[in-house]
Amino acid sequence: MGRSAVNGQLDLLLLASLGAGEAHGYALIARIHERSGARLELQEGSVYPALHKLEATGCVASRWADDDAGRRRVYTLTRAGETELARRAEEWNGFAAAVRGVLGAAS
Amino acid sequence: MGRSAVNGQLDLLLLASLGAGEAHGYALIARIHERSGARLELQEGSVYPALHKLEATGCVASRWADDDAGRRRVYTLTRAGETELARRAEEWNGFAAAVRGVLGAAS
DNA sequence: GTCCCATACCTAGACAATCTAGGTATGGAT
DNA sequence: ATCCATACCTAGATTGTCTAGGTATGGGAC
Repeated sequence: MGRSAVNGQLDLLLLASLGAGEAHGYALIARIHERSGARLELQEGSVYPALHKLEATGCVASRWADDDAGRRRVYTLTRAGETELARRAEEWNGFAAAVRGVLGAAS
Repeated sequence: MGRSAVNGQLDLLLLASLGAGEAHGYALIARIHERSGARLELQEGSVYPALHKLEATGCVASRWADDDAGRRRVYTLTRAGETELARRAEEWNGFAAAVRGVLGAAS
């Protein structure tokens, strides 16, 4: 895949970022860029469809914020989204541990 | 994706497993299953094509072992494969750190 | 002795996640 | 008046992995 390569963790990253407070799509990209130590540079073409899917599955809710800075769609983590975040975080930890197990044996 | 979900780390897992000593495909599946703490159950349909690709790119070499247990294709990590393993391991560590960064900020 | 299962290998096609590459619109700076 | 940053969006391509088939061998059960 591309340069950033989120390897199936896009939803987790978005949910976790929204867990730190509501935000609009463009801000989420910046937030993830920062908190990943500039290692992850998500593309809009990845993020917006993912947010739409998360909304369709009830993990996030959105509203239009029509302030002076132009139109923005602000996303919030729902209760279901928090549950999903916890589930995916645990799944990630399990996977990371599994990879460490395989790598560790080699070194 | 499926149940195991290696999330783009299949090559890394195979190279790392071969780093622990030459093996044939079926044994690699068992090796990864073990060392991942039974968390990863790779499928043959994933592993064999991946090994062929790794051989095509010069990361592994193979030979037919025709012992009493029937035909087996035994894979060995090449010098280039060791380099690639190191590169991918580092890449993985960077990615895992990036995800931790995003997750950590949420908790 | 033949049936079945575990081992061992293989491939085509399906599927899903993400990226590429376009596009629109607004507001502020030059 | 033009350009750039912000902000959102989508279709289609790409890619990695899985599903679901297939072949072949050897050993144990019956």
